[in-house]
Amino acid sequence: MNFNAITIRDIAKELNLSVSTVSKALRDSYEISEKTKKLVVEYAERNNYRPNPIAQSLKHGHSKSIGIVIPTIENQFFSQVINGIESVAYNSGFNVIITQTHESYDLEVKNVSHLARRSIDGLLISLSTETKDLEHLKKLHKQGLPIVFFDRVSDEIETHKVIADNFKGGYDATKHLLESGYTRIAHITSPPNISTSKERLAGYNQALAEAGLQVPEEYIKHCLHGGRDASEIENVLTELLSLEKKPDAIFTTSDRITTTTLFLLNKLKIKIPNDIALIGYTNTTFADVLNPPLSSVYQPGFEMGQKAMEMLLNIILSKRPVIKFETLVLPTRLFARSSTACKRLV
Amino acid sequence: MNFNAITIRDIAKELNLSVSTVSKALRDSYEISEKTKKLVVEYAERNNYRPNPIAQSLKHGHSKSIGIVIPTIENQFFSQVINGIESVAYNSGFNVIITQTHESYDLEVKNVSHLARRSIDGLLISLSTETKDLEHLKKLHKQGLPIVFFDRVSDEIETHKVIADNFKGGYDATKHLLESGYTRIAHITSPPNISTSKERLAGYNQALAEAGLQVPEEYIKHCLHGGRDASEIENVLTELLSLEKKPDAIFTTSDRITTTTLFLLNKLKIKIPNDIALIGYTNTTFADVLNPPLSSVYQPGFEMGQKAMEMLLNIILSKRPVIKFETLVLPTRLFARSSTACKRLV
DNA sequence: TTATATTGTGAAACCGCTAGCATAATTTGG
DNA sequence: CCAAATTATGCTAGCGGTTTCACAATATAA
Repeated sequence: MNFNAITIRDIAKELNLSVSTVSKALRDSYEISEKTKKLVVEYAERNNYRPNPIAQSLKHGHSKSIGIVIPTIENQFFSQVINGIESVAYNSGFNVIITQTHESYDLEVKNVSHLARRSIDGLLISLSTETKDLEHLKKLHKQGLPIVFFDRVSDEIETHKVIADNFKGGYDATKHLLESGYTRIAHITSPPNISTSKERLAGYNQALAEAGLQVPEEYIKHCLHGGRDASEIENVLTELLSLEKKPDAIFTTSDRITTTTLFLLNKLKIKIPNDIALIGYTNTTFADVLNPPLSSVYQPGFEMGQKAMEMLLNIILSKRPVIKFETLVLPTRLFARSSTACKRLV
Repeated sequence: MNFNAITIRDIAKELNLSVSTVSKALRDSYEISEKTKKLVVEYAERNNYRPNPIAQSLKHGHSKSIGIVIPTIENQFFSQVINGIESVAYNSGFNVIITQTHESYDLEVKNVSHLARRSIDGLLISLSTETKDLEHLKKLHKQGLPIVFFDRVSDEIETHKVIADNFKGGYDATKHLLESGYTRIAHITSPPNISTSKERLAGYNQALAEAGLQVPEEYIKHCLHGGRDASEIENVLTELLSLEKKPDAIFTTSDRITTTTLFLLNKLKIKIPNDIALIGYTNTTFADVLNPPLSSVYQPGFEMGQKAMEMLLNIILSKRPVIKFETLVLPTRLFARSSTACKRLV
């Protein structure tokens, strides 16, 4: 790794000093004379000496790196979150190790344990759709690993959390459809065990209830893997379309589900919004150039990443154990585009 | 970091053995009796002992982690590359540290030096658009850091490289436009210093030459930051559109440039392909649902990542210095969609 | 029974860096 | 001019593993 890199010993030998003197000189200790410091520092610079971080980590017991566990990097929302995390981590001298679960519980467990073994100083995680059991995290949390949840959180572990206002997101999207004249509103979402689905569903229900509407149960569809495979979505969509009382609008959650639904509707030559209106969660920058331009709920991914990292730093850097935890809720934004244009009354 | 984790010493004390015996038992050394091994291993498992990787790294001089430097994670192509890298790295027990340059030379230098200090065992890099000077990499390479380039490579450093067939990609796209009846084909691309631009441009030129066509110089536009800011693209597009002899087709490179161009053309209410046809490099899964469905050159991102990582492992794991290097060229795929439908003869 | 081979265990050095403390060198005060 | 105080430097232990080598214990052969 460090390829014949120069060590503190080399410097000591070369300059006829002891290792400790060199070390202290490099760290600008008050114990060392200015003259010696200058000598050492200049020699070090000339030979571009770099302290071995591994040795440093071993010495003072932290690695200056944090782990990130997310479903997948390919999702624009999550890559924006990562950008946010990175921007803060970078400024604080922290390294970031990213791992993906691809929505698999097993992979999540593996990644988490892998990271823990890599001696990370803290963990930032958004749960996979499959995750129901939190033991793998609880154990580490008990052992003292600082953890911050973002987006897909759990209340089984008490720590800082950052989420978007999922209830309001679901409520706003549904209300927007209602206001545009749609009443038979279906909902395609991720499994009910993950926090975001639950909250968005609650918002959806609330909006319907306020409008005095009740939709059949078959209107609510969960994709077990959050739409990881297109077939998941194809199946639920087929079900929806073969209902006696076909929905006139669909509200989808998550980038994957949203764009795949759009794709499938197009493929089936179903006109949007004339046959079926569509609004969905997405953070893609393409929403405007889709066919048709897609109404969407946008989540502040970058900010979420920043906040999560700040909270994690707060725990890591705290001298005494943190016992008061906070759940930060970030606002979402609704963009109305033509995929939910007002219903044409026939 | 390792939070009161159990060490080999704890086990030794508890079992009345020496540290070395425990260590050897855990590593299944032939020197240790089966009885003792069993005792130690079981105790370790019961108390879920995990060797401290930092200590291990310090000991045998490698960190089992590799660094990745890419322009940006948000680009679908690069996130697919990462997935490919990860899939191979994971199976070989390697960790992956991802950093982004956001197309900035300064950030690239910083990230590379940061990674080098983190004692990575190898580096996978795709250069930023701004990078012209390779000193930061040459130095490390000379010091013995295994490096593999992918996508945006340089021939100033002799090592393994993986690229897509950029010449053919550019050639095919241009030829496709020609065959669809377009003749005034403009080209919006990244700065001429990066390898991919050069090669795609060469392919474009070749196709035009073969057709006996010559386009004005003003048809070729370089975005200094690869379209990092929409304004870059807006500017060159305005220039193209205000030309006396307006182009009837545009061939774009890179996800960012392609989708932004599409967005801007839509915004300007320029009909695609009637007013101007568009074909571009992109790895987005949305190409089909864009407005209009977008003809594109697709690059095998995942495979590129896999191959790059395999090559890196090849260098890292090699007992003797590697001196024969290879440049692997992966084929691209052209998808013809309606954005390049045959020109209607007026 | 004694010498020799075999096997299991432990002491200690080491990876590179840090930090407390001892010691040497220098300055200051009486 | 010597003792005390100050300042600069070096010794050493330790972070948590791994590994070489010495040694003790046991088995085998003569």
